[in-house]
Amino acid sequence: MRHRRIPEATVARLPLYLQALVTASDQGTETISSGGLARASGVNSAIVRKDLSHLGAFGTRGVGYRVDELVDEVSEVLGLSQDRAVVIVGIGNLGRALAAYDGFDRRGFRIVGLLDADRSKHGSELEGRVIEPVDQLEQIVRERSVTIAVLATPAEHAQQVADRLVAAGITGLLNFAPVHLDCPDHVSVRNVDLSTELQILSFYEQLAAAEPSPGAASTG
Amino acid sequence: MRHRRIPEATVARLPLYLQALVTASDQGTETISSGGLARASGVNSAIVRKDLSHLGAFGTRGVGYRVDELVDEVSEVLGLSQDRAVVIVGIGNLGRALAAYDGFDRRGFRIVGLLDADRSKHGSELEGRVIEPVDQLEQIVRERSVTIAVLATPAEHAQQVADRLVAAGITGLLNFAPVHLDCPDHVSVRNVDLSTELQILSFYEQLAAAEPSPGAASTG
DNA sequence: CTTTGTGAAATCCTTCACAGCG
DNA sequence: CGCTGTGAAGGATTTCACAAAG
Repeated sequence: MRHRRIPEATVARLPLYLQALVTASDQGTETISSGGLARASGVNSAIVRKDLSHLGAFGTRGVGYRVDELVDEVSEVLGLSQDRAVVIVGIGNLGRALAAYDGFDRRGFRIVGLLDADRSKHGSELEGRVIEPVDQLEQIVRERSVTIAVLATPAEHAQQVADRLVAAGITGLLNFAPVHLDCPDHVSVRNVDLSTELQILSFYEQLAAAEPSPGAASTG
Repeated sequence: MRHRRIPEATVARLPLYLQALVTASDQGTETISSGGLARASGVNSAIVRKDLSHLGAFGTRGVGYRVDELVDEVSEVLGLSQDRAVVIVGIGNLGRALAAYDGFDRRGFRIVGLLDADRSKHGSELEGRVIEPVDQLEQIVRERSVTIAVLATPAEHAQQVADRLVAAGITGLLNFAPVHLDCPDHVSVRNVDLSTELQILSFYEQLAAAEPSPGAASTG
């Protein structure tokens, strides 16, 4: 079943598989079965097989999948072979933590700009990069071929910054501000909201106070 | 259709509605239609109506929903009326940012402990709280009635810390470490992983390089 | 005339179960 | 034998569309 139209649910799981696969590879494991990968990723083994069949990865019956081969295959499908220029807008507590996060480079995401509206922050260094004025957003996005932006501004400015980013040509947006962003269809938006997650946990806590075991897991 | 068995997908959207509702309330809006709430939350209006019908909230036909009433109703269902004690384990860059995040208190999540394994951090202050040794995890969880833990440790320690938290009685876990945590069914786990989100964005970027508009949105 | 609440249809996702290959 | 790959069944979620209420 080679090729395209990979279901959204599958796409959301590929990064989890990749994590497990890289770990397995680091430990010297050469092959892994759908059951093994399933256990390591917290899903059902039939799902693993179906997901992998969507990308045409062929395992060996009676054996499993070659770890290295799968790492390559999944990376390829996720587009991790080419590297992508990323800007972070909003260098508060969270923005600072994100700038320091080493998971960016490790998978081909190159941070090429740290922008903030606060004049007093301009010019100061962070992780070897200078903080630049958000006024220059458009030039920076164009000149540095930025395709993905991380939004860590206060909620009240998020939409207008998003509009400018989109107008400047960004097509992927990772939004940490606790607001819904209205963006054109050609832009992919992923939202990460602490307070949303806590509230979901709260709901299941509340349930457990009466009934037996629920449980919940989410997009990483 | 009063009461229980609220679908998981609905639960995941309630915090979004709440956000939109609080914003509307702050602006003095008294009633809101399913369409209005849908636009503000980025979903379809039929979904809003079905979701709200699950919690038995009654709107007024021809008018919509009373904003204040809905805020109360949704908060109640999410269990936000009682406040919950939270610990953050792992006070690195991310942990520090989380400790400073003001969204915790605003909805009844009280941070009652900041724990780290690094001896040199113990005793230092952060946001008015002292950083304590992770060795005391069990006592802290029990004595301060902690039910939710935020895990911001390095990936390699996450599972063992999770095991200890669970053993100590935690039932909700917000995991920022990029690993799958194996926890008993009675514990709810939500994963937040930057690198996963970036990879999902990367996939859709890659698609757009050939075809027309996809798009993706996620649990906040 | 507007907007809710909801059955019924459509779509998407997961799980089962097994044929068939190595 | 063990394990993949996949049709078919089973669930869950979303969307449609409309009757009924204010």
